[in-house]
Amino acid sequence: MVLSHTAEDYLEQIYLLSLRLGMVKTSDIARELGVRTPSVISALKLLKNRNLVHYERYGAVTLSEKGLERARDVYERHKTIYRFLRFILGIDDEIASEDACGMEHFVSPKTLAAMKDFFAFLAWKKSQGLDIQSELRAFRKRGSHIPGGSITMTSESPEAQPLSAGKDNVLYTIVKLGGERGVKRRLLDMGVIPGETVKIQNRGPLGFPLEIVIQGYVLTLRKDEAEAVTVREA
Amino acid sequence: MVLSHTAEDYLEQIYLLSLRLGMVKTSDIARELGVRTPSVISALKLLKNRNLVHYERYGAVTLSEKGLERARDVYERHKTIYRFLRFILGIDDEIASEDACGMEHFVSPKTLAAMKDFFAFLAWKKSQGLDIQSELRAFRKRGSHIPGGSITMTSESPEAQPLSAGKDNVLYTIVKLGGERGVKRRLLDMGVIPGETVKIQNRGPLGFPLEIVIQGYVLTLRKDEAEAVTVREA
DNA sequence: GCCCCGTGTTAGGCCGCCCTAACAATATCA
DNA sequence: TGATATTGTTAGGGCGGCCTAACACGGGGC
Ligand SMILES: [Mn+2]
Ligand SMILES: [Mn+2]
Ligand SMILES: [Mn+2]
Ligand SMILES: [Mn+2]
Repeated sequence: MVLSHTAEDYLEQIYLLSLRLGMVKTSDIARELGVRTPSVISALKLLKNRNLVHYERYGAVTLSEKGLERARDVYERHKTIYRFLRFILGIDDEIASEDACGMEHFVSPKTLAAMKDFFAFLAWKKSQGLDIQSELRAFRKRGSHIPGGSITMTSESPEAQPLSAGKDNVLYTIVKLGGERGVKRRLLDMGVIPGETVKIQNRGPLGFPLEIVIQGYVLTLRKDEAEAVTVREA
Repeated sequence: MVLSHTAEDYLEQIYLLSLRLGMVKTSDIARELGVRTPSVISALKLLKNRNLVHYERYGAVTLSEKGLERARDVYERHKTIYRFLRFILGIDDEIASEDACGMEHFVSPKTLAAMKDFFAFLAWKKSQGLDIQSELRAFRKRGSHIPGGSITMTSESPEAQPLSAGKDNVLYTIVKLGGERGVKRRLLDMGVIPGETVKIQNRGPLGFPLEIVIQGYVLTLRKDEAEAVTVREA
C-alpha cells in the first residue's frame, strides 16, 4: 500500500495516542502533529477510504487491523533510527526524535536491518570487553580530527588522462566523469566530482583497485570506475 | 530559506547535471528525476521566484549563487549519508543512494556532524590496528544475534506500581505511562510501551538509574523516567 | 523561403495537505 | 431545561506537485 509520509505520520500518532490515552480524538491528533483539526479530519477521511482507520462523525478514532500493522511498522522504524542516533551517534534526545521521525519514511528494510545488526555487533564487542560506544563518546569529546588531512585545491593546464593511468601520490584535479549511468552516479555519490583534487595513495596487488584520497576521505575505486574519471595534474 | 524536499531535489539534480553535462536542459532534469517536463518547468518557476536558479524560456538552466550553495549543501548531506550507509552499515550501492536521497532532507546538522565524526573515529581506530568495518562485515556474515535474548510476553492481574519501585530481575508488564510530555515521548521512542514486558537488570550505586531490558534491548532510565512508568508483575 | 519534426512551453485539471471562517453538536451549569 | 461555552465538522480557498493535451518555436531538408 503506497502511502504518503504525512499519512504515515497520522497513523503513527494515532497509534501512540491510543497507547497513551486509550481513546483518540481528532483534537488530540491535531495538537500532537501541530496542525488544525480540519486538516486532521480530511486526513482521517483519506485513511478511512484506504481502510486504515475506523472513524465516524463525533466518534473516537481507532486503527483498523491493517492500520495498526502499518502504524507499528512505522513506529518500529522510528524507534530503531532513534536508538541508532541517540545511543550510537550520541545525538540529543529531542533532535534524535525529530530526525528519526523524518527519516523513518525513507529508510529501506535493508538499512533498518543493518542498524539492528549494528546494535548486536556493539553488544557483542562489549561482551568481549570493548565498549565502542563509550570510546566513541570519549573520542568526540576530545575533539575529532579528519583522518589523512585535507587536500588543497588547485586548477591549471596539463593534459587530461584517465585516473586509471595516474601515478601514485600525485595530486590530480578531476576534469570530467564518463562511464555509464550507474558508475557515474556512484562516483558522484562518493564525492568524486569535477573540480575536486584527488590522490592515488595505494593500489591492489594487480594495479587495481585504486585507493584514493579525496576531500579527506579514503575511497576504493575499481578499474572501470577509475577509467571513467578524467583528471589533469594539479 | 524554507524549501520543500522536492525543491531540494531539483536543486541537487541541476547541480549534478551541470557537473556532468555542463549545460542543463529541462528535459535532462525531467529524465533524471523521473517526472514530465511540465512538472520541471513549474518547479523552475518556483525556484526562480526564490532566486535559486536563472532560467529564461528556451534557455539553459543555471544555479544562482544562493542556489549553488544550497545545492552543494543538499549534496553534501547526500554524500555523507551515502557513505555512512555504504561503508559503515554495508548497504548496497543502489539502496544506499536511494535511502540517502530520501533521508538527506531530514537529517539535522548535528546528526550529519556525528556521522562525519564516526568516520574519523573508525579511521583512528584503524590506525590503532582495529578495523571495525571489517569486523562488522564478518560479524554480519556469520549471522547476527540479538544480545541478551528476547523476553517473553505475558499480561495478568496483580497491583500496579511505578517501575521505580520495582525489584531487580522480576518481569513486569507495562500498564501505563505518565510523566510530562517530553518524558513520555522519550520513553515511547525507546520502546517503553504499554503491553511490553520489562525487567530491571541492574542499577546505579544510589538505586538509580535503572538498567532495564525491554524487547531485547538494554536501556537506562533516570529516576523521573522510571517513576513515569506504571507496571504490574507479569 | 517553406514545411516538417522534435523539443520545449502553456493550459488546464487532479490530488494531497494545509489553512480560516462559519456552522453544528455536545457539554456545562444556572 | 434553556442559555452558554466548548469542541468538532463542513465549506471554501491556497499552494505545491504531478499529469496530459494542445500549442509554439527553431533547425534541417527541399
Ligand atoms: Mn514521521
Ligand atoms: Mn515517527
Ligand atoms: Mn533527495
Ligand atoms: Mn540526493
